Amino acid sequence: MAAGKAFIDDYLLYLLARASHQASRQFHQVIKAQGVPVPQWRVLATLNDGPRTIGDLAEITLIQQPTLTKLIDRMAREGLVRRQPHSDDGRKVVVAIAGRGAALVRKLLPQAKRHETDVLAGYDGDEAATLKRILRTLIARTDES
Amino acid sequence: MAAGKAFIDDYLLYLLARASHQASRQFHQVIKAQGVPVPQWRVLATLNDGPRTIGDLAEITLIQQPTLTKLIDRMAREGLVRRQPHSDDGRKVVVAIAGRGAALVRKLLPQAKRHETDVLAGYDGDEAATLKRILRTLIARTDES
DNA sequence: GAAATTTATATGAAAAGTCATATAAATTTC
DNA sequence: GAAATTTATATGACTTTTCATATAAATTTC
Repeated sequence: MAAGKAFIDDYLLYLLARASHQASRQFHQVIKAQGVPVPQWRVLATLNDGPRTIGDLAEITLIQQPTLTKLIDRMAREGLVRRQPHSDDGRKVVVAIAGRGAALVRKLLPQAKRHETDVLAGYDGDEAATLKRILRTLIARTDES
Repeated sequence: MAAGKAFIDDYLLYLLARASHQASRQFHQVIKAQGVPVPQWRVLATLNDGPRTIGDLAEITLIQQPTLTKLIDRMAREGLVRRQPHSDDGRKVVVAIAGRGAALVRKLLPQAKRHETDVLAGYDGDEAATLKRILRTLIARTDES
């Protein structure tokens, strides 16, 4: 039972989940205090770089497709995003950021960048770069596309 | 809009979330195929190292307390865990792994270890250790206890 | 040591997420 | 080029999560 350390203390998946969770916590509190749920922030931050189909958006935001469809319903109702028909594939639905959404991102993006700077402040530049590099490698290697 | 790369592609919080998500995906599919939801796996893996109070368990598993209370309700009904009174604090509730839960962990833990080995296979030992070390640093630094 | 405050867990109503599958448009097969 | 298959999104029933707060036990304050 207590022979050595607990399993999870050295378990990569747990370290990743915990690091992700804790690193995000403060910023998530900040945006929630401004009335923005985390999944909505993810959608807005993604769409700020351009419109996306529902499928691509789901893949990028790590949200399941039916969940995202319903999230987009709500966000569209609030004027944060809008749905557009896809030019040459009638099955696809393109989601674009809308007025209120763009305004929100303009407000939140600088806060996100500031928060990231704070989180990375403790590392020297090398270590921050190493972390990002290894994470990218891991992402590429575990990609299933 | 498309000046340089998309914001999220270099955003630490996104890299962490995505790395965590993707690294876990395969294993999560494996346990779900065996009828075990991810939060239940987390609870079981944690309790395998010993009983915990609801509060500690919530903190460790990254699950919110009311969510965990209800999860423990269900798991207790299924004979996976059991609630015990705390010896010297009447407010606390201690959760311990129960028969069916222990059996499940015995089955899943080796699968988790094997999966971790697979995920880390691409790295040389140094890089794997570096990743874990940096993640631990990040966790320690963003801890709010 | 009683009252006030804090801490730990539970609860209920509302919101969000999930799973299987429906719908409908594209693509492939023959 | 019609039928069969695949792909993209939506939907509905169900489950889980969330938020605010209730309950109850401990601790602190005076």
